[in-house]
Amino acid sequence: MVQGGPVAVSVAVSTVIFTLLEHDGALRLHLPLVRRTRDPFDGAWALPGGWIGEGEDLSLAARRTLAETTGLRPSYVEQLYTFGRADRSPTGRVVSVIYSALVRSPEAARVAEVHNVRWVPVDKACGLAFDHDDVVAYALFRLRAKVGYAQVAVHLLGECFTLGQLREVHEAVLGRELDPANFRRRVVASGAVEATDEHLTGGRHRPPRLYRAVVPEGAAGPFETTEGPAA
Amino acid sequence: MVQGGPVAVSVAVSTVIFTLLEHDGALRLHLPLVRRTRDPFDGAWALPGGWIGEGEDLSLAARRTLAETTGLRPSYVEQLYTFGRADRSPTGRVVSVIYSALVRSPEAARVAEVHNVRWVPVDKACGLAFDHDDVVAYALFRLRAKVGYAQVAVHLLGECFTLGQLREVHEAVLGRELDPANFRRRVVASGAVEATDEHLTGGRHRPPRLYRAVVPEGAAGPFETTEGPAA
DNA sequence: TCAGTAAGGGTCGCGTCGACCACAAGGGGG
DNA sequence: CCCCCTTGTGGTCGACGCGACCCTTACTGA
Repeated sequence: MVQGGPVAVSVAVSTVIFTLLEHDGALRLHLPLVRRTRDPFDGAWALPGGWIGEGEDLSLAARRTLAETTGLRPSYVEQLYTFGRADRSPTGRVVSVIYSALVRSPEAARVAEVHNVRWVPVDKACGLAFDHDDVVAYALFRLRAKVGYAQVAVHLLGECFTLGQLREVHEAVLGRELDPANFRRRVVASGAVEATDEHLTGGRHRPPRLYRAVVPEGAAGPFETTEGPAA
Repeated sequence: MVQGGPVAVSVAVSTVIFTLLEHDGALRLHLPLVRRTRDPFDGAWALPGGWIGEGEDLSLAARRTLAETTGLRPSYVEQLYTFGRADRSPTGRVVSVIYSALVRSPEAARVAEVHNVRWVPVDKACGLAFDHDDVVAYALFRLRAKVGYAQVAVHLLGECFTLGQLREVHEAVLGRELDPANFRRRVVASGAVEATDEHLTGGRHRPPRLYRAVVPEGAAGPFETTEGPAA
């Protein structure tokens, strides 16, 4: 029953941000990394993040540090996991609350190569500072699982999109091709998108209908992953 | 680009522990609460927990504080969520990493009414200290979701059990009845249990076969929720 | 005018799962 | 001792989801 008091701990927030960028002619998942300018791991690439502020909620800290280090404003943010191994930082005890975020492609291109930030394809993101390799692997694993049962991919596109574009997003995330007809039926039946009256013209083929994402209620806090408490 | 240094934060670990106890003649989910003996919320009921120790991993801190406050040694522990609202504690900034745990019924009975601990049916656990009401609701929500796709319920039973007992557990967690035959097929097909040669005798009816849980590999770290990284 | 390609709709078959039925196997009350 | 009750265990059937595959539609560019 010995209870020591609280020990000195620094709480950091880092974010794994996914977006879609063209690479070798195909859309591929990328994430932004920032080069560290101080020890530990000076010069290494790391996930964007920073210390939480006095009187600042965790999710707000995630958005703020993201804006400060990369200038990005994500369209979707979700808490992922808290990493707290005692030896994960050589300069004292640090507990990192990791958030996962999605950024629309136009927003991502806006801040392409500034701010000491580099966009890296997910499969090239290794050798990072701290335990960030593990963090990225877990975030990718969770994102892939989530596109299977939740309509999160719409946050990687702009306001209006064709179902072909949405299918491209799913294919880039999952790393495999999907049947266009089956994909269409699944997505439309899920109610996550609604058809508009407009069609995308200017393409070389039959003009596809434009769709819009259906916002599924407010979503913050621990229940953000689904509809909320069952009871 | 203003970056302040780390602010003074206390990191606590709390655990939502579920177990099955008889209540009104039926098995129902219970969780242990401890009465607080200091401010803030002196006298109120709260989840067991405590401060993380110097050089102590988060999951170890969860198990240690659990043992110190309740004497329980859970058979399953999983990180749930990190609560960090700036105003969640009136006495300074506290970030709470919440773990969710399952305890086998015999182990739970062993420490029934000692240590200033009270077992409470999940639906009676409200009016708790801090934001623990929200924490309990979210943990229950996640547990219910998880029994649907993962075989976690075996951690609430002893080593050997009948499929009828396992079905009772699922029914208590989900709060609804399940078809015995369909349940049997689903569980057996999942490979999560293996049949033994023994049968449970002494009952009033046909003696049911005893089963044993199949341990699905080592499971620690962020990948504990599933089989591991996809790639 | 025609070829080429993507949009979008239809059908079929398989696997999963819940509802429901049938039989097995033990104890207790007549 | 027999019947019945209860629970364990297995079988069948139909609804549903989803992937594989084919077809038509509609537009562009040669």
